[in-house]
Amino acid sequence: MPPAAPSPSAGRGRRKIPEATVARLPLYLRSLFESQHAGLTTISSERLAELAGVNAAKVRKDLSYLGSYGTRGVGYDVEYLLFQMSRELGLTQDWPVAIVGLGNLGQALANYAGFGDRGFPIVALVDADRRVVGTTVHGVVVRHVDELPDIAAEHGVSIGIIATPAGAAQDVADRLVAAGVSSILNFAPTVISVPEEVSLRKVDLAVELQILSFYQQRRSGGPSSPALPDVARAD
Amino acid sequence: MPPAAPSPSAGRGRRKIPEATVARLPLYLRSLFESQHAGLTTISSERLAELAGVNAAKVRKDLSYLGSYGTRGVGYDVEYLLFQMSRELGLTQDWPVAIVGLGNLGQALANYAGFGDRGFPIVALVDADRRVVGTTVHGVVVRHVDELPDIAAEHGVSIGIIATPAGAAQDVADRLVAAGVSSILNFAPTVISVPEEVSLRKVDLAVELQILSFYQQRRSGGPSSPALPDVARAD
DNA sequence: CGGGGTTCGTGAACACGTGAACAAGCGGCG
DNA sequence: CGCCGCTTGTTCACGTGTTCACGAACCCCG
Repeated sequence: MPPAAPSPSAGRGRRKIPEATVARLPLYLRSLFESQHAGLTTISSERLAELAGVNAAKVRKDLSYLGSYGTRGVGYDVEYLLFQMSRELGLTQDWPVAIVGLGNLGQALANYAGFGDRGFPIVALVDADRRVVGTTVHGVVVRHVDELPDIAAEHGVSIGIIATPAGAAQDVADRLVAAGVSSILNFAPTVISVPEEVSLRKVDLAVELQILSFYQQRRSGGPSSPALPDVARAD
Repeated sequence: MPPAAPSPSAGRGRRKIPEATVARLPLYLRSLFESQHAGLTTISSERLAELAGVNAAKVRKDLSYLGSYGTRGVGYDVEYLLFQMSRELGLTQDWPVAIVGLGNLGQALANYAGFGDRGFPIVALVDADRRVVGTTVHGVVVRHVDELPDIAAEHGVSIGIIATPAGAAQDVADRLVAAGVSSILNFAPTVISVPEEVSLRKVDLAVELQILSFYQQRRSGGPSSPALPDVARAD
């Protein structure tokens, strides 16, 4: 397959943006908003890097994937860059969200106002427990998971958030996919699989804690170090 | 590769395990527990890979960092591997956790029983709001953030979870570090910085949603493309 | 209008992570 | 007791991501 050099910098022929870059764009976006609120009209890659907690060269390279929106000797125009980046991230439109599972976490997420700096309205809450179905959380009535296809079609749900116990997660994911949802954010502590054309991201509290545990434990002398009374944990 | 290298598997030597591998160890651990509960005594890299949702070669390579705990032609002994991995991850001891900020999310986290498959007891809850201080959540009395140094010392807090609004996060992080906490998990939607010797991980809901938004939006035709039904996406 | 200082954009080197392939080693069977 | 099939552990090639370094472009000032 000859690369055919598909118009690398044409305005329309979108370049492919590396995953790592995509994951940083929201950080830049947030930093730009803060800068805007602080009254700045332009910002250098160095300053933006500082705000986003990354390297300045990385910022420039990341932003260059979006296009040449900077001005040499000056920096980036905050408002213009905000606009371009919002557009690229798809934040110029709303993406309706459905939350499945209204336990502790699900309710907390439902109550989390200003969801993702707006743009992600929670249009549906779903649970499998008949005792929860019918109650109202954050102004939205909880419906039964069996109704997912109707609900998804009705509200044009784009993103599904799974906040169920681990055991139910795969089933819920399958139902979401079947209902036409093409982006899933999984909070359940288990691995789930979805078709290739569906985006899947996960947030796993237990995993995060265990990763921290690993490094913490390395600092205090490596595994199987008997019973060091955690005193004298100098640095 | 001379095995006589610097005591590669001595209790102290400790090879350096790549970050990407460390992040997967908890997944393997969970899969091993499931296999154990299902009654298996041995497991192949292939099966483990399937359960953890990764490549089999990757599993073998990851596990080889821990040591040669497999048996060729057979697989890995589930129980032994569980033990070794728990030890390496520091799960043979408890790591006391303090949660700072008891809004929606903080309360949900505090109520999240079986925290990280246990091993992470919540020993302290902290907030800056005097109206919240003194209340009880999940059996623990909320104390004021000013008391952090005492609380941390008293309970030997190892891990601090930040669940405050963005504006307070950096200040809280500084306080945690000053109180001797050396691992931090940040849920606040902002970038915070800590000294090099402190481990920091973040969970950012808004960022996750925006990443999903990016790919969702690419699928539906790319930025600012007016209403192009973008046929033929033959990448 | 030209020089100097500043900052972007990018090419190239480097580090890191991934995946395929294969030899080494183990258990089981005849 | 030796062969055969299976699975690990490791090597190697590749791709992705990061960082440095530097030319190009721009603004400001004299």
